[in-house]
Amino acid sequence: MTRAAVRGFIEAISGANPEPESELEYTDPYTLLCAVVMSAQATDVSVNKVTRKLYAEAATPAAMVALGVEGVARHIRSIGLWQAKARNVVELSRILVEKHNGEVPHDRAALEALPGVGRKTASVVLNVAFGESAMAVDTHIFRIGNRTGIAPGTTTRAVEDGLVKRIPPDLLRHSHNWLILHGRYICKARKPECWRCPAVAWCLCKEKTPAQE
DNA sequence: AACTCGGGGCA
DNA sequence: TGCCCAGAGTT
Repeated sequence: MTRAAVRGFIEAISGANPEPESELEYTDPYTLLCAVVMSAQATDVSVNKVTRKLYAEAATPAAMVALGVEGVARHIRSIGLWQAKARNVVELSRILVEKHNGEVPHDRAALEALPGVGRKTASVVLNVAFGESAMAVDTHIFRIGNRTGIAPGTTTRAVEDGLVKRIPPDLLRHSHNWLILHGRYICKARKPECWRCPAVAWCLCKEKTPAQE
């Protein structure tokens, strides 16, 4: 897909979300980092509820360490993998306090060294919180990249590189949220709703689903 | 590449 | 009920 077409696609899906709720409503780097760490293999809405409760209780790494694993676990039991996530959130907070002056490092290697933080989570923080040229590729974005033709690839890294290269720099920062929501509500893994997709004119997918029932 | 963790959402 | 999910870490 050409860069002009990619711009058309991204602009079409921007602000067209039926459900604005997202973990990315958090722009504070620390809260965003914790939210994404907790979001692994969980649904967004359930993680948002948990993040709000946790943020009200501990909005800084130092406060999170003081809250402790038990304290964090008490707030996040409604999501899967809560035991490991509670440990990770507290441990990464402790590292932020001890090694990074209580702040989220503006650095990929340092981020990925934190427990519970892999390439995807680090990319979200670098792109969304710090505005760097990066794209986080999760299952939704991987699917959209391939299905639409924006960034085809068999590996997440290939899709990631394609997206960073083709999405206009001025749209890159918000594209993560737009693509996730687009994948969640319209360009779904099963039964995508192409008939109400605002970007269907730019999509290269050959199998456009017609309106049902 | 193939596991494991894990409760909630949804068909 | 069964299957999937805004992944990361280990083997």
